[in-house]
Amino acid sequence: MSATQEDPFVTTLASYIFSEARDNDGKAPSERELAEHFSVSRGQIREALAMLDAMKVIERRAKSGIYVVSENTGLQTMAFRVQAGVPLEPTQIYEAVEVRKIHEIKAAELAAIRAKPENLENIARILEDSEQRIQDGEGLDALDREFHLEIVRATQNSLFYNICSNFYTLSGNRLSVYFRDAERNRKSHEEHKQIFTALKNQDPMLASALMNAHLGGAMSYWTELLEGRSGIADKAIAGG
Amino acid sequence: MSATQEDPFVTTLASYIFSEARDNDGKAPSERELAEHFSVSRGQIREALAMLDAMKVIERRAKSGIYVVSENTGLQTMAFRVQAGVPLEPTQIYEAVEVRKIHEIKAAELAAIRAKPENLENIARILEDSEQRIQDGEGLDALDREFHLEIVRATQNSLFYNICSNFYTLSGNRLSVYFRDAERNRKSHEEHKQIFTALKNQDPMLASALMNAHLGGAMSYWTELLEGRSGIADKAIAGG
DNA sequence: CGGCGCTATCTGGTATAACCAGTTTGCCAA
DNA sequence: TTGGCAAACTGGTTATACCAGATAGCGCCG
Repeated sequence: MSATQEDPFVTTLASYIFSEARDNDGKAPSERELAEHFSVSRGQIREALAMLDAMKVIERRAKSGIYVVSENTGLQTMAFRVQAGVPLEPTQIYEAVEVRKIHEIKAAELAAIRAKPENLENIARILEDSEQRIQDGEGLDALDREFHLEIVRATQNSLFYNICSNFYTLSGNRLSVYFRDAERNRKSHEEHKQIFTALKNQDPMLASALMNAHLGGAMSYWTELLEGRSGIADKAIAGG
Repeated sequence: MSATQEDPFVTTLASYIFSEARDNDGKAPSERELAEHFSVSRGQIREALAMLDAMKVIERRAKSGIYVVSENTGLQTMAFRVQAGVPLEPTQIYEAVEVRKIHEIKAAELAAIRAKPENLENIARILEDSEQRIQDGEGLDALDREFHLEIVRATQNSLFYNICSNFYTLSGNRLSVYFRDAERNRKSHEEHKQIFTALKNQDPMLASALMNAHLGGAMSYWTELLEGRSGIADKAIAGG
């Protein structure tokens, strides 16, 4: 989802549709109502709805109405929902964290084998920047994102990178409830440095193990939160 | 991509745009030309283009024109391109195979822990059906797809499932160049049965190892094909 | 009073026509 | 050959109108 990041209207429309549909059986206002509400032509509404349709965010039933899709139809849709202000279910977050963990543990392993000098340079620079900001935490979220994504980029698999980058739309909004105080920031930073060392030493097993530990906190957080629920929470994934 | 699977026009339009743009600097015909060519109103064209835009298949530059996006912007876009008849680059296929492998090796591990009786029943049924069709190979592709997806479903992670299912749009078109003759079909089937046994025995390490071996063929095929090229081909992923 | 059926209304789907303002193209003059 | 201007073109947007299926409300009938 990204045509949307550049097209704020689609996000705005989705946000409005979600809020209206919530109290109306999942049914959105009609195209004509939406057009009037946003003071645009019906054509513009239909175009935006077509995008939301393509993203599987809504469903249009001929001559009946517009309905929001409730299923978890994929990463991009999920990222879009978050962007539009739709709260995620704990289970959805848990699933996303698990998938992210699967990806990044493997990414660390591959990066240790394939990272190019420029990748390592980028990571080194990110770590230096982070060092300066541990105390106040200003901009640390963005740097954390950069650190993790640069590792994925180092796998030299552009498809893999594109898939993984989708997670950070979520991450910036709902998944980063950790690393709040300076102490946690420091701990996270130390782990980042260890991972970086493993990458430099071209040690795939160590890199993936360290990444596994690094991401473990998020996982156990949700495991605790969902404990007792039916589902997957009580059977967290083993180390990567 | 799936709004598209139900909306053949968008696929048709994309296919036409790709073919026209190929010899024109990546630039598609104008909206008015497209409307005339397909004998529909400009509004319909614009709606379809909005979808393709949302899927990052095309890019619309105001007052300039419509251009096809060439980057590998994600699984869904890739699946859509294949559907629209755009040939993939060997590197793109290799990347997709690698990502698929990453996913499914982990899926096998998780499935061994979390599979429900119904999942195992489904897999057993799929294997029975496959047994009947090894000789002629009729419908074996679909059953292979079902087998692999049921394992992902058994992880009880719906997001994971949705991500993985995107691969099979590709798989059915370009990635299944193996398993041609009865001998290969038999070998694949035997491997499937071994994986199933590991799942039944709740042995995550064995299940993932077997899946790794099972998917290894595809990987080495592309490794050979891309040998010597710059990139990732010479550094295939280690076992899962 | 309750259930059935028809009709008026609403909804998405589609087409036509027009205007706007940047972009692009191509011609003409210097 | 080159510079600049004007015409043609392009996507962006609006307004209006009609279609046919879905829907809901009302009235009739049992």
